[in-house]
Amino acid sequence: MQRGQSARQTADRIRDMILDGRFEDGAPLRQSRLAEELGVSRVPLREAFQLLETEGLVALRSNRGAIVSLPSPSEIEQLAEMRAQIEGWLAQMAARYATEADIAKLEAAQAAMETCSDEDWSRHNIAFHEALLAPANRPHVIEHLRALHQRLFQRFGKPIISVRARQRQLREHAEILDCFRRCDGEALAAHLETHIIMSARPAIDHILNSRRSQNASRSED
Amino acid sequence: MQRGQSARQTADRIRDMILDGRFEDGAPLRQSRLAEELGVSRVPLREAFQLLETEGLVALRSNRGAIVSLPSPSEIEQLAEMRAQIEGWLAQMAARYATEADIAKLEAAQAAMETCSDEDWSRHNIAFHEALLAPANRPHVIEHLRALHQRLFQRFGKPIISVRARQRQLREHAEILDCFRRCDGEALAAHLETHIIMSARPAIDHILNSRRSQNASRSED
DNA sequence: GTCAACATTTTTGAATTCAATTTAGACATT
DNA sequence: AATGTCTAAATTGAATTCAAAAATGTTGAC
Repeated sequence: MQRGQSARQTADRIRDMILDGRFEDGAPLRQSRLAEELGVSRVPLREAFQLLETEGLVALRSNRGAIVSLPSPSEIEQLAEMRAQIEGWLAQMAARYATEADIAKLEAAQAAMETCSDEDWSRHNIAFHEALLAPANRPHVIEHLRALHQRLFQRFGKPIISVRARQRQLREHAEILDCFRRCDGEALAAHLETHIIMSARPAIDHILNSRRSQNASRSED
Repeated sequence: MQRGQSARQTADRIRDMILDGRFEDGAPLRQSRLAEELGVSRVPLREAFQLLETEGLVALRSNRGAIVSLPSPSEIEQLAEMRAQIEGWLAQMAARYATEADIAKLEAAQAAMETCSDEDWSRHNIAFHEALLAPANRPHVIEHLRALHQRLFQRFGKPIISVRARQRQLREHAEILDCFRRCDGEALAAHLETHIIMSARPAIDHILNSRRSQNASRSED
């Protein structure tokens, strides 16, 4: 690992570990143990903790270290609702301003999703949504949405994207794209909003499942 | 300073220094100098930098340290627009669900603003907005809005709240409150949105002014 | 046998120290 | 004089070290 970004990279690795379900909710993150395992000292590790705390993935208690803090189902639900509102608003604006070239890009993004591999699905999905919103010309809002998405949805359901779910999402995207072309703002926002709220389900279920297994293993003690 | 939260407190102090206009945009934040001035070592200082970077107030370049990175006018503008959308949506929902008690609290918050001192204005203003949105029962969204507000609007125009501006904001709040009571969602959202977008002006002007003075002092060299 | 007070161990928080990278300045070359 | 290179200083990034706080275990009193 090259010098100069180990805090960032360490945060990435810990985030992956948490979202992979390696720790259960509330588990303490021991500094010496993690530092040794990741091959860094405790200083950049603690910098990584600071980053993860602002993402809400760990909680820091004074003199008592860091514990894993998975987002609650209600948090995911509420922030997904919020994201749906923001994207609905932006998409309406985008549809008004979109040029032919913008629509062509959007269609290309949709086509790419139809044929891409499972590994690339999430990336292409993000690309579609950003292509949808780009014509609104609000790069800072899109940047904000990107952070929100990464924080809440990115990783959770990644390995378990079923063929069925893929097809449903493709259908929804096609519907959204159609509204966008027709410049039907109302329908566009409505479809996009339900699409986004639905897309939060896997993450919520993942949390609920991990809680269930946690309770189960606890009652075995 | 008690042990165990110096990163957080150090970040608060640096944030104040930046928003007070003590550094100009792009100025380097030297670690040894700042650490000595604030009376902490460089380790918690660097942890504070990490926090401020996620807020967008400083930028970290690998092996080249931290520089001040004031939000651009367009960033403030776009995120204010976004906040307006979110609050508009939440307020409509809140108006539907609000009880008599909720409305009473809101009226109390408005009354408090009419008589409070200039120092308390910002705090009461936040309280009013949160009372407006609370009946929607979306605490995590409100938490998100609070962070956004702190990051973009809180400090900038604080000392220069004119009597005129106070009276205008009070009028707008009264109008919003009236729509809320009548449960007129459309008008409520519209008034709230323009109110929020207007309220971003002082922060934008502050940035523009600091840029102007920066250019002026630079051309004097 | 249980609970509380004390000592020990563990773990964290922060200062210090060390190494690597960048920046600047001097010198040589054209 | 301008440009490029090399060396030295400054500055950062991260490991180590030290001190304070919390957790744990032990002993003793009741």
